[in-house]
Amino acid sequence: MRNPEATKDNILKRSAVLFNTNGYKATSISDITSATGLTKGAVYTHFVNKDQLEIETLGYLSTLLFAKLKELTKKEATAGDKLRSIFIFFESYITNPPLKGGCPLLNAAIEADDAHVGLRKEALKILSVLRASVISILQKGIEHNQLKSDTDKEFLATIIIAGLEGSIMMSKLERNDNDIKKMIKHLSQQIKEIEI
Amino acid sequence: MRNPEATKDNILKRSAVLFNTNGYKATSISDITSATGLTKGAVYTHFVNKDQLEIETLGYLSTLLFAKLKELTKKEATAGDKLRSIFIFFESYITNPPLKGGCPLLNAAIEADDAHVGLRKEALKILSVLRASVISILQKGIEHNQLKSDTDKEFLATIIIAGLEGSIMMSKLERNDNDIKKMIKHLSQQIKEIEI
DNA sequence: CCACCAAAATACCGATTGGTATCTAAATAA
DNA sequence: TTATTTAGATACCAATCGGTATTTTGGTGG
Repeated sequence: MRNPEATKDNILKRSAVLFNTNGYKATSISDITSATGLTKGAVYTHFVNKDQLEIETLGYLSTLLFAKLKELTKKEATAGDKLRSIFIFFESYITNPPLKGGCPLLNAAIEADDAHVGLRKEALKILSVLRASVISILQKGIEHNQLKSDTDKEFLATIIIAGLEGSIMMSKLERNDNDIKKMIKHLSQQIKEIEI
Repeated sequence: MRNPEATKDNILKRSAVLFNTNGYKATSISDITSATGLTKGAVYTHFVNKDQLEIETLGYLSTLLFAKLKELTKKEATAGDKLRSIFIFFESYITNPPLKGGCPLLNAAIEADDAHVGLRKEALKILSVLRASVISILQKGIEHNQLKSDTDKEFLATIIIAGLEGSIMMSKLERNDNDIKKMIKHLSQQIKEIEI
């Protein structure tokens, strides 16, 4: 019945929900033990301390989300469609959340300060990968003559990511999807303008 | 030497910095007493509990920021210039922060969940006022024939606020002003398109 | 000058925090 | 079967948490 790998995975899975919904600082080890049915002994055999658990949990969340994102985008043929599928994915954070608590990048980025070096570094990594993914889609879109060749990829990537994250914050606060929908409409317009 | 009003103001001022930089949950009453040089007795004569202190502090922050925003916008003559002065104001959060820790709305919105009803309500109020301010500027711009009459005010207000907040998150995380500058450039283009 | 009141200080509370030392028991290798 | 290893449970730790009861002290009205 013993399965250390499964135990660690279970801790990560439960911690992911707790950290992402209630915050990292606000979630205690006790919260995690009662959520998993395990004890502190179990938690601390798999993670040296809470900081490390936070970092690994955020890493776990990001691999999960990027896998989902990859799955969605590779189904689409053109750069425009790939980007629009990303928009839909972000909209689902509000309408039908794939993960309670909203976007892990946004949550971690706001909570991570100088006192949480590891968490901030992990958040930076996520932003970096997300940015690279968007830029890559744009680049391939240009190469395949789906997008105008003078498209400023870095610029557009920032507009897209910032717009999505900002409107997720607003929609989560307002508890409706008005803002995220408006943003997606706006971003779709931006994409349309560079599509050939 | 005794001045209760000044004492309360001092508590609010110091708490504002601590809450906004380190987070609400992460800031303890002890942090506040050592920052103010006061004792718990002093804090709890002015605030019934920590929740109330958090709420009043966020309120204090918002009045401070809206005063600054009002001062900046009323100096400008046209709607376009008023909006651009708001952009510059948000950029200053990164380049020359008027307040450590970034945007109080963003920070509070992310941290406030179902467990922090009061804080969430206060954050909602801030978003509502900010949104109304932007819409009002757009409306007056239309009335004075500075902006196209078919401008979708609510739509544009969302794009502006979400864009600014999202890019602040990114720039704070990256610790440079690349993203906020790109976003301001983008938003300025959007304004230009509706200016007559 | 004194009495009164409220502001602030002090000292304390139980509960919870992250973390650890120790013990138990389950899987594995010999 | 037995010895070894290690995942996980248990019990505990000092420190800190938010909060309160009580005391001291400073300002003010009579």
